[in-house]
Amino acid sequence: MDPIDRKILGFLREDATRTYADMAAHLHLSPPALHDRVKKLKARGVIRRTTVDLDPEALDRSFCAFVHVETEGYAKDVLKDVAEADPAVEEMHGVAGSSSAILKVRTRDAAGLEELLRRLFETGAVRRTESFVVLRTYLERGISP
Amino acid sequence: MDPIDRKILGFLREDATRTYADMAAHLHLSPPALHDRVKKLKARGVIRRTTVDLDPEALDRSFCAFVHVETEGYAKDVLKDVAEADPAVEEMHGVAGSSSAILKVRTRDAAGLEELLRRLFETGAVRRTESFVVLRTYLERGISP
DNA sequence: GGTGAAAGATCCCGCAT
DNA sequence: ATGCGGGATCTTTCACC
Repeated sequence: MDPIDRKILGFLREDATRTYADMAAHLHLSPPALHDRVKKLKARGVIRRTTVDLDPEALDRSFCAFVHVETEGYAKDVLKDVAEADPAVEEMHGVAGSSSAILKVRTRDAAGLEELLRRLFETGAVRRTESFVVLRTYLERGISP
Repeated sequence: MDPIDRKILGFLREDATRTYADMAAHLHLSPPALHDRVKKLKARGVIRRTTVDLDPEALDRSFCAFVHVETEGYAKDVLKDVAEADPAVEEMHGVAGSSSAILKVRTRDAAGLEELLRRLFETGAVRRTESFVVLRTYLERGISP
């Protein structure tokens, strides 16, 4: 992981369709040398996968919220099952603090969120939830190398 | 946005390095027809960009937390400046509820989080913060088509 | 939306530093 | 161990039906 690798990761995060030849030129490297580095970064798991960023509005998921969940005892497993089964749930983190878990959720509208809350309570494992509805997203970039 | 487009988006989210020929075969389409659809999805902004998922540990960002920020009055702009300037901040959302904003943060360790909190308070715009340290991430997938 | 072909990128291998 | 040059192979991306 030298500075050149960092720059490569930066390039790929910005636009993973860039050609190796193009990036190599910017880094004063030959295309095969760059290709070699990328291959190693993938093999070492630094690069997990290449994917696409999608527009939530176009997919009918304009509504975004963070849901704090407090469970009865340790009930992460049942929580995870519900979260995983629902495509509206993008993230689930177990956290320290007053909540047991934080969910990041994207639904069509507020009714979609209520649907999810109903399913959460139906498990019997949830004591209470607190939802923070996103009014505006100011920043949403991934990890920066 | 027909069912075929949805499937294309699903394929690309899983692995954007798949060849058009491969995906086309799975969808009983010719490569150019598929290429055309992808081009249109990009032009319409449904596909925002192609990028890579990186391993936080490899980038020395093993520590993750959600920070709720309560400001003096409406101070989103100054908050955004601090958030944007700090590569540790991945997301910033203005929310309804007891907090004014939620930040998703990735740092090397707890000390890195405290650094950020110091910078936030130094703006003079922050009344209080509440940080939820992530103990374990159970789910972290992007949006699902 | 399909076909065929040209332009271009990937990604080997062998060699050198 | 890492980088370079050449070249085979495969993909993308035309123009045309």
